[in-house]
Amino acid sequence: MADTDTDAGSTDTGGTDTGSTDAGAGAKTPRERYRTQVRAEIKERAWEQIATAGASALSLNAIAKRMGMSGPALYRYYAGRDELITELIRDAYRSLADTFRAASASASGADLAALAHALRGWALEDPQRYFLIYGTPVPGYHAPDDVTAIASEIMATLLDACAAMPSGSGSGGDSPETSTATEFGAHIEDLGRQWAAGHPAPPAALQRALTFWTRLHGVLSLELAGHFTGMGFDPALLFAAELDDVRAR
Amino acid sequence: MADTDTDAGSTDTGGTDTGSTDAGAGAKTPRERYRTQVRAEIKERAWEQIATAGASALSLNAIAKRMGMSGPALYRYYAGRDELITELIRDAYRSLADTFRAASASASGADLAALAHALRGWALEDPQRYFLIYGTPVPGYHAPDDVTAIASEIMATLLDACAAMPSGSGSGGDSPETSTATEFGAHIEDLGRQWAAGHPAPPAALQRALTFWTRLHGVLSLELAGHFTGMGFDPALLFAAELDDVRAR
DNA sequence: ACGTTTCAGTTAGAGGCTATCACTCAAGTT
DNA sequence: AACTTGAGTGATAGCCTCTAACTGAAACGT
Repeated sequence: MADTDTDAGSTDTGGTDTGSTDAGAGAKTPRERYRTQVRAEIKERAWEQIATAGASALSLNAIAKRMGMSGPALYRYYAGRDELITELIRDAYRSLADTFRAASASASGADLAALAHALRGWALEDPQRYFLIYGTPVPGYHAPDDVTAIASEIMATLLDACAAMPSGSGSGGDSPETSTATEFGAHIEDLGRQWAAGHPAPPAALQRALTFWTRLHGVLSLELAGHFTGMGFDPALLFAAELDDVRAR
Repeated sequence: MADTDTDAGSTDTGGTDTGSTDAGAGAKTPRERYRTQVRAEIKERAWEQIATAGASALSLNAIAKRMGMSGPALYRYYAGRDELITELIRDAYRSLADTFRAASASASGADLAALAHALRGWALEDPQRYFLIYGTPVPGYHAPDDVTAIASEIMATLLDACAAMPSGSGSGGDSPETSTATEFGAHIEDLGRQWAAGHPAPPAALQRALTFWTRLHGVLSLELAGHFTGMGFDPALLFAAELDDVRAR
């Protein structure tokens, strides 16, 4: 379902038919089966290529040749390079969202450590996939709405975990700035009413989610980009330290 | 015979000085003057192109046309696209190093806030330049030694600022984990002897420099990549909050 | 002042890429 | 059996990087 037939270009035909038959849920015509199968293989090859040479080196032509067919054939399946990359981005977000959700569910209650561990594992599993989401943005590009929807799904999972946490948990006593003592805390509280619509998370949770995100991304992205090589320390420990700091906030 | 080949690049070239002729310091032959001038203009156009379309869209051909000459002419000045990009990366690092050093010098003593402010200003000035350094890495690419040398120069400036800081400054009393209480702190202290050779910075300073780097990069890179758009809060305040947190560590 | 060398810039071209078009031909449909 | 759909093809245009052979002018040595 939801295939929506990309090839619009010529031969519209869109017409559609009127009722023809099946339309049921699972059953597909053999051609549809074949089509989705080929689309899947294209993406598979694309991921291989991205993992080894980066997204900028992704070539439809090379994929086609590796699949035994000739260049333009791929345009039956994807309108162009951009559409394929967008689909890969979508899949990457989807994969991260699922990983996150699974980690959140498996952990008793909601544990930031579980989320962080899942995030790091997911990133190390395929660094280029991480960079497809969080790497250098292409100036012109704007992700379609459904992709940003998945992004907020990820954020929602994180927010839930933060909201389900004892507010000032950490280190027994009082950290000097627990909630709205900081300027940023006040700022967050200000727009707490208008933002986070749909998310019943208190401002403190939002703030913690934000620092979780930015700090772990900071360590992770520099690690994956190799900026720590030659320094001799273990990035995993730095990651863990940042995680602890966020949890004990 | 044999005129070409041996192309340009081999070795030096870039060098600004190294007068082939005797001539002492500044004087260059007119051809050398012209050469460096053209090289500079090429880089100028390249920066324009990168700022608007990103590094992956950089085209030697387009640059040449915009300069009124025809494609292959540029290969007299740069051995290829990769060499040009490497030079741009070098310049970006150089620019950041200078900005950092200037901020460090102008501020009385060494102020992390001054460094942070300089960093953020530098990044916002040309986001694509920031991403050229800290963005998605190209799997095959490895920066030449002189570039990584500039990178450690930047780190050295940061380390100096951290070392010149009162160790447990922050919030009057005692933050729960001041120095080696954390696992990572101990880890850093472990290799403090072997690493940081040449930098007389104590482990605590190194640790602070690391968190300065990763946290501010975390906020900055997500902001520049547009991942905060639609959330309604002011990234500058989040940046400032993270800075404060690092300083009061 | 006159060769000689050096080098910027040119055109031509190989090879790769994205993408479009017209076409074939087999698989599904009626 | 006739018809319709669509997967795959080759040809083509236009962009790119980069190489090769050549032209012509500026710089240099004597």
